[in-house]
Amino acid sequence: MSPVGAPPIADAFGAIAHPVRRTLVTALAGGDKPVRELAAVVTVSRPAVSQHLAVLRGVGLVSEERHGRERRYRLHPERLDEVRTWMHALDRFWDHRLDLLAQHLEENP
Amino acid sequence: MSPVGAPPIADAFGAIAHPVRRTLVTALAGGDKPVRELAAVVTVSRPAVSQHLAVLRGVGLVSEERHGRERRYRLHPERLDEVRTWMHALDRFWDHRLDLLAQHLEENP
DNA sequence: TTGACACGTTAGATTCTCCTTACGTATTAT
DNA sequence: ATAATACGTAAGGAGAATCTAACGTGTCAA
Repeated sequence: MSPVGAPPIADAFGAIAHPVRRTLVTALAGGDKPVRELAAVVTVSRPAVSQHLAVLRGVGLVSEERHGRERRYRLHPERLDEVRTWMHALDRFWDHRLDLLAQHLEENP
Repeated sequence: MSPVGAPPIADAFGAIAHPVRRTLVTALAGGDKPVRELAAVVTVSRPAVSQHLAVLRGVGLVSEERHGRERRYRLHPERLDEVRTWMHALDRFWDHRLDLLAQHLEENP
């Protein structure tokens, strides 16, 4: 009655799920760049790059700034804190488990 | 001529892109658990959980171990190093940019 | 003014995700 | 032996992602 499809990309996790978008993010980490330059480091067409950039902009990972007939894109790495925070929380859980294991081994010869 | 669709989930990035799978991973960080218990912390049906677990298993993030009629799932957090490594590489790029900025400001009054 | 350039957007095709509802199999309980 | 439990898998469908090609808009150059 109400089957469901794939969810739209709504956060940083979804944004970095695609290898092309990761490449774009990595390139932008080295400095702001126009689309022409970004398209050069990737194997897909330029319109595809524009679409990927739109996804990244949708989740706030990049912003655009017009410069003449170019549009320079800028990375906002703080938007990846969402991912960092989740991974750190996992680490805390994991460390706690290791503590429990050590404690268990200490009490059992 | 050769239009393309969405790419299949092939790595840890794709695996953690779905909120339900993140919840499952978080739950498993607290210890190995059978599917019944995992399905309890999520809003989708139990078969859907099985399918999500299959995705996680496909990228090596979890493994299964038969225990009677249960199947306990175990997390392998080292498979998230792929993500960690990428984020750290980003940080290095970013730090380098900050260094360049500081240097520039020092040389220009 | 005309042409080249940089970029976004639309249209259309294809493929994957992701859900629920059946169904099948193995194991435990009665 | 029979029933109940735990789980996976197949079938089917809605929806989203992702690509290329074509087109439109604004900017610089000659």
